[in-house]
Amino acid sequence: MSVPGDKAYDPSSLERRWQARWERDRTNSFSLEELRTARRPYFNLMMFPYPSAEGLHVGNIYAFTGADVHGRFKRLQGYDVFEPIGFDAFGIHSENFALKTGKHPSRLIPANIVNFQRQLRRIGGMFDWDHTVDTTDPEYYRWTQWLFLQFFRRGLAEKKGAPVNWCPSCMTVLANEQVIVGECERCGTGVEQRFIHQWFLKITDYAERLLRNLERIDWSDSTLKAQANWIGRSEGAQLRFPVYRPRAPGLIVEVFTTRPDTVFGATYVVLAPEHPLVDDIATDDRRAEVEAYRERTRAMDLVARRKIEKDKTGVFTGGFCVNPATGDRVPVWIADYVLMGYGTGAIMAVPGHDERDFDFATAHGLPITRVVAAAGEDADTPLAKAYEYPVGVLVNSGIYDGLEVDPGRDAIVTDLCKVRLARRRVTYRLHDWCISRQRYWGPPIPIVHCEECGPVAVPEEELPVLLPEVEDFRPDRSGVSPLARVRDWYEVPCPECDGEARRETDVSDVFLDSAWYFLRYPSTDFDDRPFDREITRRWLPVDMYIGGNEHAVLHLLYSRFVVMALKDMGLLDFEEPYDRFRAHGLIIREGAKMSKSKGNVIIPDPIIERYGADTFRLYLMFLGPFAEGGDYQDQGISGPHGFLHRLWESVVPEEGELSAEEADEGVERKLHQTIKRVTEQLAELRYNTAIAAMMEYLNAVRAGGRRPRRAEVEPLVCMVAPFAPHIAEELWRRLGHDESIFEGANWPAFDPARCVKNDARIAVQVNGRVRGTVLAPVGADRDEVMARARAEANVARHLEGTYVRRIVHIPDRLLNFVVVRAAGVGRAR
RNA sequence: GCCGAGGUGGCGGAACCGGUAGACGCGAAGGUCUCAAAAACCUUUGCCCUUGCGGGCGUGAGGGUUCGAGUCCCUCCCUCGGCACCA
Repeated sequence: MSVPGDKAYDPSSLERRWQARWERDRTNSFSLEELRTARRPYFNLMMFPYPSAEGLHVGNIYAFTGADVHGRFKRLQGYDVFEPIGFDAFGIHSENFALKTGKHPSRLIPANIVNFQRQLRRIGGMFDWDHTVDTTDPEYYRWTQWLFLQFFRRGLAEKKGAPVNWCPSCMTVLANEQVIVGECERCGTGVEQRFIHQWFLKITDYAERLLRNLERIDWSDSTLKAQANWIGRSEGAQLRFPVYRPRAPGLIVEVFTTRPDTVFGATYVVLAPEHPLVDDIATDDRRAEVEAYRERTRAMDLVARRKIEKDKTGVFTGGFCVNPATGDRVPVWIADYVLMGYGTGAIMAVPGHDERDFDFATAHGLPITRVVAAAGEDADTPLAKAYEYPVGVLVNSGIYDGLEVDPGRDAIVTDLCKVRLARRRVTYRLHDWCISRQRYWGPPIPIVHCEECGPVAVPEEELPVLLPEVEDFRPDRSGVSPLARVRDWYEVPCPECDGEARRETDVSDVFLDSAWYFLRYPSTDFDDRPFDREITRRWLPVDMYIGGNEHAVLHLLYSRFVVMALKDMGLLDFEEPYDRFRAHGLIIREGAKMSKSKGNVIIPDPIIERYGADTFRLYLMFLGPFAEGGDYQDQGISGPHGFLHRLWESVVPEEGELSAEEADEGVERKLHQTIKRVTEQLAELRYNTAIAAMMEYLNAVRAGGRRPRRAEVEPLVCMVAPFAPHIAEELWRRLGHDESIFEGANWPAFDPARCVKNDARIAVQVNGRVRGTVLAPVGADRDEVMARARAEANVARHLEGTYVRRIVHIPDRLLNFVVVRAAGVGRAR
């Protein structure tokens, strides 16, 4: 492969050559046999991209390169690294683009994928192209449908009517997670509320486990926190407020509260406008007003409703409840600040100790009672605002007066439990996962609706339910999927009674596609099962997962849920899909966010063209800590580029041959230090400092124009290989190796004994200020260092005329004389 | 408002467990080579005072602990990301 006499570094031809060779030799591909027998399997996963028409952007490349560096590092350490990639090609994103350009997604996507594959090959990723996944391929989505059926069979999928987020622009339902501050995540349009029958997966059944397991998985801290927040566990009590109606008793309003200790301060009750008891509680004279308010709320989109700053509106229903603690009659209101989707959809309002209730009470002239007094306050201290801290003693609380908040809460709940007016309860913010989409570009949900039998699963042997090719795939306002217009597709006999029936015409959420794709990768050789038991046992859970924190809650939570459920079904042997997850940072450019509108987006192809993929990869990893991202400065790329040139020139000298002499002693020490640093830092994904260490080392090797020796540069070639695999292969070859550098654990070892220097440069301080440095043998004791320090002219100067009170000695690092002026000693005494 | 990350030279960023702040790179200045330029290579480069030796100041602001603080503690300001009427 090497061309004798060809001594110039020419990245573009060299990279093309090695990419072709990896392909030819199947360097990065596993055969089925290899997957079955790999000795040190390491599943290196990265989040698969959505294949857009624009092609790979720098963000993709940054993430993939960081993940690939990790994979190649592990491989050089001798692991059998499986590094697959695929395409998350279903979903609204593709569909909207198709609608805009008038091209059918089924024609658009394959072209995009071809382009992505070309680009992904070009950046030199270690991808196994024999085990790739395309979520729009019927051979893939038949198993997505199969997955849904497993949930359906076990009662973990159900269709229920629910108020949902409706995006009037995308004309579809959105999951709560896809609504950002009341707006559609994708198009920014204000989201409305609609009541539609939808398929839900019961992720809330797993809330507690999803939360608890967070403690035992090795993930980025920020991601763990985001998940915990999203699940949003709160402990509290459900209290019963009987409706006050002497003539017809029996109705009860259940409220959820985290502060049952404040129940004596509950001066009114608020129901969500959609609450089912509103009709029963409202009195005839108030009914018109109540109805008007409910109507208004219903019409209002969630944007307006979710705005916190707005004034708290609401109306009195005319009805009353009995406060179970005080026995007082309290008025029942409805207000849109109480949400039907959380807790019981009803609250006891404690205006003295809840800011929202306080605002509402103030606006509507409702009584405010203090029931907790902080230090220095008593039962009558006026409340200028709600006192929300759960600290203090109970007041105005009958027999509980004087108890601290925590024991008070316990006592109150215990007593109310005895009379069945309370029970302890844990509530989660997490909602069930709505997977129905009234769109075209997704896998049809494999259900047939039969008048007689209800919803019936499509038999597994009939999967996939193919998405029909239809030209008119636009969604419409009706809230019904485009597939509902394709009569000869949806009209089918019932699989159970053979009677007239109709296919489910909704398709499933993209997040269902990506909730299990990692299970498929190692098993793509099988078309009769989604994932092979034996192979799955060998390769999963995923050893390392690298991706963006934008998926910290959605994708990562859903895939955890899916795996947990599959484990319970006996289909998997583990319940957490990813042993380690690391979130990468974002790339900005010259201090500003990149965006198409600003026109400051980095286009990778021309950069790769000019400098080569190796330089581009190295530079991206050099920008900053991988977990935090970095600032892409156009000029900066010349640094890493120059480094690779110097590396090349060091291994392939322009004149003469590489010296075979033993490594210089000083350089060798530096080499061992460098191997140590780079090895440790790569393990922690601290790529930027690892690269800096290698640069520093190469500078030392070439210092003063000295000629590098083979033993000095060969290990460096191996260390550079994860970042710049092509040049590393070429240099490895030129160093006389026949096999790929990635075959056979070539990561260099370091000898700790050879990392240490003979002498240490020790800082000498006088009163904490550095006045000089001295050289002393490593491990030299205090007296020896002190003697050398005193011999140092500038140190001696600063010690002159002083009295040494104390000496601080940190071996091999520092010596500090703590002194006072001699003249001052006497005075101080 | 809550949660998370962060604030260090002209710029991107280093700094183990509290121990010489500014590694590495960009940019800039000077030089070598060249007819010239590019590339490459060498030197300098936190700020201020000083011919030099050297000295002073310096990690968002203010206080504290310590022989010694970018690092620990308290108060505050700002930036970025996420969540947000969640009872």
